[in-house]
Amino acid sequence: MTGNLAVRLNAVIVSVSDERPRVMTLPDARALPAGDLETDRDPTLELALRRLVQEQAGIQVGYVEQLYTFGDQSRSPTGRTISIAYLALVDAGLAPAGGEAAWVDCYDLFPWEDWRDGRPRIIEESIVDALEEWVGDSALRRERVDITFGLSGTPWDGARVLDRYELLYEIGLVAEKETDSGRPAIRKLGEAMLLDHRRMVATGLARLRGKLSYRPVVFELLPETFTLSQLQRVAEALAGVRLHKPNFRRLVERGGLVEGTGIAEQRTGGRPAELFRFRREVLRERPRPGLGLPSAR
Amino acid sequence: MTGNLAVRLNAVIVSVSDERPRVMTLPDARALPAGDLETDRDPTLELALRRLVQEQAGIQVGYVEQLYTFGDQSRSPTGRTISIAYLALVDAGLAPAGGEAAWVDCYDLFPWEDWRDGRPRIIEESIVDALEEWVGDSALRRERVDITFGLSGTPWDGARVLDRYELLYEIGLVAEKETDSGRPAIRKLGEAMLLDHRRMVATGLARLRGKLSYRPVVFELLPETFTLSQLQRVAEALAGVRLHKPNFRRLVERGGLVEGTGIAEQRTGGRPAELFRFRREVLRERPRPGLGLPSAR
DNA sequence: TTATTAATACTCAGATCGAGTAGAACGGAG
DNA sequence: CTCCGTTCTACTCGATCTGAGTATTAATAA
Repeated sequence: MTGNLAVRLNAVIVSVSDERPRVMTLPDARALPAGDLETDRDPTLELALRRLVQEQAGIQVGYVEQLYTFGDQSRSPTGRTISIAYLALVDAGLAPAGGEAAWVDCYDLFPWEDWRDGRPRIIEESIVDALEEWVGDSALRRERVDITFGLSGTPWDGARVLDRYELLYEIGLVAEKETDSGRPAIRKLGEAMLLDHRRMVATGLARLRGKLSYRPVVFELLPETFTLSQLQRVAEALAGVRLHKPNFRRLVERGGLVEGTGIAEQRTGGRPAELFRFRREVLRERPRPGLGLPSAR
Repeated sequence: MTGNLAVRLNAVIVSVSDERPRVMTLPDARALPAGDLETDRDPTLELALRRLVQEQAGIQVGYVEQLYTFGDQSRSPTGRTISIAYLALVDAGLAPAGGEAAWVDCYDLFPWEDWRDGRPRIIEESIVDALEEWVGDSALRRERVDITFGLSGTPWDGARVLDRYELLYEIGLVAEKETDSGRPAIRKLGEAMLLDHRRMVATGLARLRGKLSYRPVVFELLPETFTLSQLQRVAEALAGVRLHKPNFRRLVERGGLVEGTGIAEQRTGGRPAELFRFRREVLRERPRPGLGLPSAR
């Protein structure tokens, strides 16, 4: 058998609110917005994605980028499907959390990814031992585990969100493994999702964290104007790491990523902050403008 | 109409020889290795790609990564097809240039991308004027042109290979435009390829240039051991830029990317060079090891 | 021997980065 | 009205990194 297959589109729609990255799901909180590519209505894949998001989530997305195409046999029980996943970013203010959709906290899906209050407990409590057991005497596995989870002195790489999810899946620490393989999972870390939707979210978060440092994507998640603290909190939420405030200011101001508006934001407690806006001209000045994040401790 | 479509796989197989990045094509030098996904034989997309490359090009590829999925209506005249493009890297020494396949110089496809001997003539001679005319009074077009082609003082960004090809396509400076739209292209810069295969190569080269600075991908294109000059020449060929030799040495040696073997390579002319090998341990030591190229950080 | 060529080694100033400290402007409590 | 906690904002300083240039070494060719 060859050739004709069902082609689906999936949307990983991300926003940040209350200092948490969130992904949009259907009301059940388990499935991403998804739909079939309609050959006669959708001239391009991206337009198909936008239509689908409009229909299912009722929102108009701005930034859209193709993430990855999934097509492994194992991922779907009922016949083979090709799923093209897209990443979309929306400002939390614009996004309706109505009955049509729900927002799921990404760190409920991947509790081991949020290092803002130090190394997440769950790693020591529920992950390390299982990883060590899986490693055994294999040098190959040792290297893989060290690199993906930052063990044995290897630094933690925030961008390896996908690698970590896939490793946990392989070892059987996430619930989806059980569904897919039939065999029971050892543990069920994080909230599970339908099919390989959690894998898609992991792919999206990984892409986002990677791009943060060389493309001004954060601004897609913020309103027109914002304070530098707001900007920093959104960046921290995505990166899952705390940043040094004065240095962050220096980076974005002197780096020409933002410009002050002169208007002050009246805040709760403390000195009023100036409102800034994204400085589009930076795209012309520097080849890869972004928030060159530090390597997390 | 919805759902079932033809799904194809395309391979962008890259190697570097004679200081030129090359891409493997079928003997006609116009088409990439491609084939249908065979649902019952290929458990994963990546395995399908490997099988296909084995069958059509007769080589076993090492490094493989998914590039992009193309599915626009316009790209195929005969019914809609989804094409999943993969990037593969092979050491030039291993790759057979037999009758089954040909190697095409990437800079024959994209002559404006090779800045090793300064700014390519073709830009001033055949591109700038057409770009300017297209810009007209549009500020939006002005910005896009400046960023993609490094005009008006904006620095050239080597990684924007795809953006440049797509802009040239839009304006009608490449031959494929004519084929696709029916209307004649203004110019036909670079060697054309079948369908959107040149776009796929552009995607691959862009990805490769991007990754060069934070992943040790160069070593996939080199033999086990190599001199630092060889390494530098391969890096330069891919990046399309000349690098400062002493600084390059410092980067890779002190950065821990390579280790000396103690063996000296007898060369033609000049002092013998030491042979080095890739130092795998660097993956554990630093989060994003690569050749931090100039203006890309 | 000497010139040529390419590999390797060193130097130095400016930019950047991580970390820390100090002052400024608000609201609220006493 | 003053003090205090809070948050925004402004400097400082040393270590490291980067870009660029220069010098030395070890081979071959004339």
